[in-house]
Amino acid sequence: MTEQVRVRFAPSPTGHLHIGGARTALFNWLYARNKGGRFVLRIEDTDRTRSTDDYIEAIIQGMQWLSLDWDEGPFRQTDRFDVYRSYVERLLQEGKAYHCYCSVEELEQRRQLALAQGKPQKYDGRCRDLKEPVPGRVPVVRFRTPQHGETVVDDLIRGRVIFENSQLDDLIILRSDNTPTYNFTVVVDDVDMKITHVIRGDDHLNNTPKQIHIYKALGYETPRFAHLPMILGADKARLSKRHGATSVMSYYEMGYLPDALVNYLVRLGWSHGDQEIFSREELIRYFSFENVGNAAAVFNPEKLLWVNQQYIMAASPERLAERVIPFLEKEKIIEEGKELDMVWLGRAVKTLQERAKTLVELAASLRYYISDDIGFQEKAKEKFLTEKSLPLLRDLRNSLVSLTDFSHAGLEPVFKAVVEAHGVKLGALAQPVRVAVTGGTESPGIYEVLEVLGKERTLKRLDTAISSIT
RNA sequence: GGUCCCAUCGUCUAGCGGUCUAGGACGUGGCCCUCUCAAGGCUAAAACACGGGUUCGAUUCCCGUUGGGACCGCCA
Repeated sequence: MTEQVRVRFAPSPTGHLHIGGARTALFNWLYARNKGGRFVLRIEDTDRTRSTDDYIEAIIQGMQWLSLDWDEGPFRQTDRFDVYRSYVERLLQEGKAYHCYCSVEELEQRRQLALAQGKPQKYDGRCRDLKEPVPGRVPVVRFRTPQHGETVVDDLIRGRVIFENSQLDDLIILRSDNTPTYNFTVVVDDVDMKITHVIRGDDHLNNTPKQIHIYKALGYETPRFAHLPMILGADKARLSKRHGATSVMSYYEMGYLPDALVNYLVRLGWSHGDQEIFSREELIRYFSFENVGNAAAVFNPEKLLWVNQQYIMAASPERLAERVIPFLEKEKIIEEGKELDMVWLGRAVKTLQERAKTLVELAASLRYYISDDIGFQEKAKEKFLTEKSLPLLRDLRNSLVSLTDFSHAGLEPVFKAVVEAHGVKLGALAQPVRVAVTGGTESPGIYEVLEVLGKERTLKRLDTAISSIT
């Protein structure tokens, strides 16, 4: 009987859900689903000055968009302050923690001095064995970190990482305003919530030995740790705002599909042979820490774009049609809330989906199908709506009038006949028609476009084009 | 500065001692297909950071150098 896997994603609501956080959440989620375990969402909002409810909402929205569903929570640490304080009290009584009366300014001063002298920046432990309170000072509580021996982190991804205890300092676990700090709450919560695997970013590896000592002081077993490699920007520095979009929801706005983002993110650090595109089911089935790499990965927007295109091409036209609606509204191609023939829109999308890398592009390319006010591109008109193409267009128009089967199959022979009669190649007719009906020189196959447009609108546009020449 | 982590094409990666004249993908160039644009097919250029070991044999194991990164907060 193996214990049930319990993992958690523990963001602090001091910003939106960003790419790095999403990747961490994803790997936790994947591991939980792979093991049939539980995924807990915990909001680490102990920093009351920077945490906001809006960001909690934003993080939840981001996770929902990515379909990373959690089984328990969201729990908020601010709801649990009493729990933390009772644990602090316990450590205090057992002599495993102590009051420190050093002021923020003093600490900062010593840090600067240590930096200038090239010494390790570490709390010097001067309040460790204080017998009496210092009058006029409100103390913090520090954890008494063992100063001898070593601490081993047995990491699922890194392997054995050994830290000298003498390098670790006595961290503050309770602030002077009586609120607990991260390194303490994270341990208490992971214990209380029975977390079996702590999966988080590499940036926490150095915190891990400190936390292990807290587990021990509290008398609990440590969970398993798995530290994921970081995601870097193109300049190899930690991904941040200056690398462009880092908020997950900004990818929604740019027209990315959530499954595509997930697929791209999972390949940053994880692999399964040469496979690039995975369904959720495959991801869950294949996921393992054995295939997680150690090296940090550079976020590459171009590949993400390609992955997105793969998902758009593979998506069902009906589903895409629904997803593109908000973008059509945003681009003012349709009025907000206006009813649209979704079956027809699906057919239109089908002709365009292998040409769009994002929903934004898809929406833009849908314009000439939906709006009759197309307007000819200057260069396109100049090159293709000419005296030379006029007889072709006229002939086609006249042949089309009597055509009843306005489909690819019905249209093709008509085009062929006109082209043959004039002794020209198909392009000599197709391009002028393309400009006439779309306003530009790029579009799906001309028969597909006309079929979606329908006979009436096609003829109207041909007339407009013809009269624009003469 | 101290501690820790990392190191295969520009980027994401495969490789878990011989199968490597190092594979795939993105991007880039060329060709094909073609009514345009895409998609697709073919193709080209492109990497084991360096130096020592270990071994019959190292991209693969060990050590060092170099180079990146993270952490060192009464932030998380």
